[in-house]
Amino acid sequence: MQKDKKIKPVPEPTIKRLPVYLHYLNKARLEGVINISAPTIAGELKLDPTQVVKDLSFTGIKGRTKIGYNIYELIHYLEEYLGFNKTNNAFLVGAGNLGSALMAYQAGQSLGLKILAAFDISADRIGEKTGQVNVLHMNNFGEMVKRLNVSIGILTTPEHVAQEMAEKMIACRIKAIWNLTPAYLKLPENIIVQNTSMYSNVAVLLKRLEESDVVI
Amino acid sequence: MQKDKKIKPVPEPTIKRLPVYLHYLNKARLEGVINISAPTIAGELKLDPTQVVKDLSFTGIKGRTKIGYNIYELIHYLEEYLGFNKTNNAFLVGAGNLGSALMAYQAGQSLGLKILAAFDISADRIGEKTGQVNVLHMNNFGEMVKRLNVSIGILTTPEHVAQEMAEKMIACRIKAIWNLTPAYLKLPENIIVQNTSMYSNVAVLLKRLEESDVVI
DNA sequence: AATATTTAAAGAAAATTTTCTTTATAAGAA
DNA sequence: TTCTTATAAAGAAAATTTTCTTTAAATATT
Repeated sequence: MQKDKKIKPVPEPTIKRLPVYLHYLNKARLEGVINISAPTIAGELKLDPTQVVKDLSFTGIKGRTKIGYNIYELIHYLEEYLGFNKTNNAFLVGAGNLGSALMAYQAGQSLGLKILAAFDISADRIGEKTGQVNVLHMNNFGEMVKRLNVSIGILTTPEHVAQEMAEKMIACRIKAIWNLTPAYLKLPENIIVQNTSMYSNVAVLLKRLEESDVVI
Repeated sequence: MQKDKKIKPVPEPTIKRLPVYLHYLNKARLEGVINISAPTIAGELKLDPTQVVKDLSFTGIKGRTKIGYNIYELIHYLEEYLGFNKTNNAFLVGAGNLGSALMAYQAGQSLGLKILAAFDISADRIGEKTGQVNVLHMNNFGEMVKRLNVSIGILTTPEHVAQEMAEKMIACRIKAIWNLTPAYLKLPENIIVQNTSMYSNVAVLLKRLEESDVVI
């Protein structure tokens, strides 16, 4: 348990907002914006201006009073901080609809991840090519991980094989798994798992809708 | 600004965890579990036991010392609380890969939402049927909303038409939008928008991976 | 040049959320 | 029965995150 180092941790909510800023800034840049202030960003994204300042300060960028931030510089700092400028190679397991959606997604624009290949066990999917990405048989997974030195796996299988495939992934030295299945994965402590639960989002939506109905 | 009523608001983190409990409990139930304690749930999902107790208490359920909760009762309370037992009808706009994934998803198991129909503008998608759900032309959206009295829209279009389609949805009296595109939607205050950003999840994953690399 | 205004930055305060502590209760064991 | 133990419940404390306040700097205006 080493936690002596006083590297103040970045709040997770901040980490989640940073890509939202980045996305917005890229759009603004295309519209010709050169300098942009925190209050402007906050106004657009309906956030508190001081929160935007604080969030951005984590990337190390400095703004100028009365001018704001240089948008190119800010984008650079954000990409650098988030690691979106590095190529973070990933393999995708489960080339169904959701998997295909992700492959198509990143074909268009950098999601920070680069899906080098997809894997499946269903014969009729293997050999397909979805938006630049080849679908290979899961049998080749281990070899390909070694060959391309990939450490991130994206899990988009049906739920009932999720645990099994996750285990196969880490047996092949995958270190971090982005789990888009509803399954709760039981894996060793040292494996990083990022769960993206559709359920949770639906739950929040329904609760807010319910609240709004009550308060007429 | 009415906020005199002391209806203590349920923490959003709690709302997001509740469907995770529900999902786990349904699995446990199939394995024959009758009674289950908060520490057991916490152990399985790697959470703090008291947090589980506190979360569950929001649903109004009462547990029994030394026994825990009756699993059927607990599932019932959760479904009731989350509104997952009611049929929450929704229309989906954008029948691409991601849209199809969601349609396929809910075909299998109740996500709390029932997608009654999907809409698109691409001629070759219209008439298709993905997992029980018909794909109709967006021109019919308004009429169908009125006919089936739907108030929830799921947005899975390409980003560049997201704003436009969202506006079309609310013009047709949709009240809540689950936005799965990266677009930040500018809509009237009274519209409920739930953003599910893939970017944010990637960002958290990459940061955690980076941290783990540093601390060898 | 002087002044007013905008804004980033830093720190304090407030709000929220999680974790810890205590208490009460009921089940099982002795 | 009596004692021990597991657990929910309730409240307190701690940690985290957001919002508020103050300060300082730099630009634009007069």
